[in-house]
Amino acid sequence: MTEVVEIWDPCVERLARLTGDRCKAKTAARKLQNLTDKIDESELTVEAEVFKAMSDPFRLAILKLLREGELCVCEIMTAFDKPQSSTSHHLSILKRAGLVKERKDGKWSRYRLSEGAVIEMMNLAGLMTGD
Amino acid sequence: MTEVVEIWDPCVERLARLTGDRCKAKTAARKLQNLTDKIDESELTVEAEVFKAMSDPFRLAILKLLREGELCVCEIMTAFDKPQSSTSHHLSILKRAGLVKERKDGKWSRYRLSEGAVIEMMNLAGLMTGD
DNA sequence: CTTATATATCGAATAAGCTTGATCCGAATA
DNA sequence: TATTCGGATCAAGCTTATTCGATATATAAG
Repeated sequence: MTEVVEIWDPCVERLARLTGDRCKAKTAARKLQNLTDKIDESELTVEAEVFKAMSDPFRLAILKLLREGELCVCEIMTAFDKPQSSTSHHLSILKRAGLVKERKDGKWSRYRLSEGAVIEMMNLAGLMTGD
Repeated sequence: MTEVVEIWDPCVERLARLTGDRCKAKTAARKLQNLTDKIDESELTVEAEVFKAMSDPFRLAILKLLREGELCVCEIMTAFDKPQSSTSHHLSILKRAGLVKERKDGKWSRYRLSEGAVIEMMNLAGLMTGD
């Protein structure tokens, strides 16, 4: 009896114990495998960076402030009464994530939202609370 | 000389030095003040929690996996080959943020996306990269 | 009632993030 | 060229997150 091991990963072992049925387990495992294979690793990283940039209350406030138009670092730090280094740092994070765009204007750096999608995402996040 | 101080906050001082014109500075400051006043602090906190929950690659992967339907902790940890404690912990974070819902079923805890908006947010985040 | 299994929670170690003063850079101005 | 001012970067201290083994809880099965 040369028990043919068709088990292609530990996943099936686990699911087999779950369902008690090795055949069903294989099907379930294959389905899970298909789903996880569809998840692109680099896409995951990029999207996580976007969400991380939006996960800080101060940065979120900056984005909301920029809904009305372009502002320089000086105005933003003044509006929120925050140190310049802190404001600049958070703006660089937002910029790196692609959420804001920078425009140099003499000695000023003026920032604006890069996409309307940013506002849309904030609106959607607000919907998540009540449910 | 009882110099009437109409300056209602340090904001104007700063903007006055920026523009050189105290009158314009007051207007600008008032405008900024109006904008910042519109930003609700508690709304900010809630939205930040949602984004923070979505800012981890593993949690994002879980959300993507759940697009296809309900899964138990055991299946999720198996799909990604992650420890049970870690998987359970991340699911609790997603649940607390309102992104997933839990359904107890015997000794299983089955999780599903709570809103279609979750998928929409991930799609929007993906758009942010190229621009 | 004991055992096995699915999940949740705890705890300690490690890593990452935030804050802010200090410093550096670059553009405008005298 | 020296100075000033907006902004970026650095560095230290502090807080928070992530990870994962160990333990607790709870449900089901024997």
